[in-house]
Amino acid sequence: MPELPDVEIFRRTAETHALNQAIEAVEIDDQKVAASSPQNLSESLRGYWFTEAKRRGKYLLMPTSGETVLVMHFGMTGWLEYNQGDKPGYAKATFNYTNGYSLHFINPRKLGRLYITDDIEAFCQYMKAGPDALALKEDAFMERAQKKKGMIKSALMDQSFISGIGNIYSDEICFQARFHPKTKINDLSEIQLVRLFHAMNDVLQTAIEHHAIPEKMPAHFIIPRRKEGEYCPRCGGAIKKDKRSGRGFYFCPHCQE
DNA sequence: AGAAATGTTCGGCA
DNA sequence: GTGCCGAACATTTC
Repeated sequence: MPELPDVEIFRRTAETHALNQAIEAVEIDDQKVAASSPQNLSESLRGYWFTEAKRRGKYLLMPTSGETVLVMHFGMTGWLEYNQGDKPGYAKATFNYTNGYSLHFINPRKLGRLYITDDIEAFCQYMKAGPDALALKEDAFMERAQKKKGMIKSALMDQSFISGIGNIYSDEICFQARFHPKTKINDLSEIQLVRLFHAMNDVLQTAIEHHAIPEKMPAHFIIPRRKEGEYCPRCGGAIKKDKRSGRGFYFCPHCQE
């Protein structure tokens, strides 16, 4: 679930509901998700409030009225919930507000992490997070892409190259740009790289407009057809599945060169 | 029952 | 150093 568009939706949830009200208590229900110790998380946040909800790639960054920033990464499965009352299932951390509401970090597979930092730039550097896929301008993208080697799909998923794109959206970007995922990025002409850049932006923006819900994606997207036996929305041909480093990916062998 | 699933990291190899 | 693979992590779902 959580690639850039998903995290952007979580960011908006946090921005709408979870800013500018004091955090009364922090509950950590699973030590595993606390990359910073529970004590550190609690001490850094209790009594303060979140002032902003930012995003860089798949990281959700929540600066506080104190000296620190809470950083969330959702791993393979996770999301945010803001509610009053019962704690949702799989809530691994909960931030309780003085108004009786809570922000829950939901993470069924425990692959997500919570960090505390006092310097976002230093944190991103340490985590090797490259420029955000939606913040990157065309000329900066071109400069980076012209030095990059390997498969297009791998490049898009390389968080140090561009951050925010994962397995599902890299498939969609390749499909919309009409490149085979395994095409070498260094074989692309300048014009083709520009095409890739625009596909990347279109796909991510469109996904956000549709709240990152796969079933709600436009009819020309391949995302709702990531299944064996499905057909290409462009040519009607059979969608093919292949593997790369043990991960499945989907494409149309007819439409993608 | 077994495999695959949206992410990251690490060891090993070319 | 780069790129690629498989395995590992934990749990759910098909």
